[in-house]
Amino acid sequence: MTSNSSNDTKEKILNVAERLFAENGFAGTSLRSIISEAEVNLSAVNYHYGSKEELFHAVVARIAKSVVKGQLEKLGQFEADNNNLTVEEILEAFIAPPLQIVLNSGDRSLHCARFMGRCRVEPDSIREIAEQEFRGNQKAFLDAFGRSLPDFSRTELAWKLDLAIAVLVRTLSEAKKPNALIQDTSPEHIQAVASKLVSFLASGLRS
Amino acid sequence: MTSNSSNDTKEKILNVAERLFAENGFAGTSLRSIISEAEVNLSAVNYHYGSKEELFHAVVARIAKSVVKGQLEKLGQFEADNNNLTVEEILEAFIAPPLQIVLNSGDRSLHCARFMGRCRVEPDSIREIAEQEFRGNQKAFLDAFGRSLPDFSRTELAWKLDLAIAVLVRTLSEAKKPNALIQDTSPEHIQAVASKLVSFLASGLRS
DNA sequence: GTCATATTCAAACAAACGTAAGAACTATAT
DNA sequence: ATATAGTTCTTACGTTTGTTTGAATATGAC
Repeated sequence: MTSNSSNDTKEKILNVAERLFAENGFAGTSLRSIISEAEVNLSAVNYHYGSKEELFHAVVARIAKSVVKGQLEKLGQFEADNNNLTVEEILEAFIAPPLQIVLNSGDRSLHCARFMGRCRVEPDSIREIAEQEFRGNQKAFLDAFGRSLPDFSRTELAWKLDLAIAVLVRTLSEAKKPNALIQDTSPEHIQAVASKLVSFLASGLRS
Repeated sequence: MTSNSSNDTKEKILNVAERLFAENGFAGTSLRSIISEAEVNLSAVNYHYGSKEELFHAVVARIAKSVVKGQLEKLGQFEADNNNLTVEEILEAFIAPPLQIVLNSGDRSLHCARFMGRCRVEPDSIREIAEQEFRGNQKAFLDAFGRSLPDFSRTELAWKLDLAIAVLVRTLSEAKKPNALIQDTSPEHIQAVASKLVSFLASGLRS
């Protein structure tokens, strides 16, 4: 079930789709460009995924599942150790997992990173597919920020969290470009990046 | 030359294109959807603008010109008053003009705002058109930050400025949505938003 | 080997795309 | 009124799009 030829083509499609969707967006990517790079037949997409939109959904789901899981686990970990979390700890739980997951994706890491950026800026109909998969972390982290910064309204925390995500996603999207913060994917570098982002955002959250 | 019927259709096209490009991106927007909403003939696009890409360029140019001009003027103003600018002043010069220009665009303000967000995430070939028009502010502001924060490398200031733009652009894109920072376009509200963004970013820039 | 099932393939579908050509119409100037 | 230039319209070209169909091939069970 994990290494027969059908799974090869199914996964090849998923990987190429991830890269092309990341580079050109949903509308800018044709199924023919995907199957051409994946070296599979055109019908394979509809056979394995049903439609272009469901293919997109599959790409989102693969990334979102592990990212959200990683974030919630890390948050839970911090909360188990200590009842009153600092803003820095919450940010760390939010930022470090996606950075590490993206890092550990090997060849896919860059496309994976940029795909996350794409998701937030697709037209509403497509974006909704993505937001739905990523939404699982929203409430928990807003609650955590609310406990840590009780003087701010829920609305203010919401837009601040949204801007924090914008910063995280932009950092991922620009990875390895000139002047970008992320320049390689070694664990030490990624940890340093996480720290810099936490510092960059922490005082903003408190402001 | 400013109010005959041909300029009406030319401008109607530009306005509708701005909105649809903002909502659906370059690839996701068809000329036929533009001319349909603008209630003009299909050929009018190629007659007045030459091609879809040049139409996009025209939309970019209209916004970018005034935004960059506003930013550079405000920066120059601050520098005339005072040789050693604070990070807050530089940020104010960077952030306030686009907010005010977008505010003063009347009906177009929201689409205008979201279009700016689109520009940064289009595929490279399209994005290049936009970056070229907006790039005019980059050097001046990097220099300003360099003087104000001499301990940071040019590279570090570059990605911090990039993240600041990400925050600004996200704020504009999300305007008037639930929980967004921008909730109306009154001058007082916009000034308050600018202040909040400056505070949010200032300590990050220094971190 | 035989059958059923799963997967790939070539071919075609209707629809939508950007662009172009030429006729029709409008406005301006002489 | 006539000629000229500017603008709009209809029509159509050649591609490309996502999806479907049915035949061909591979895979696994008995």
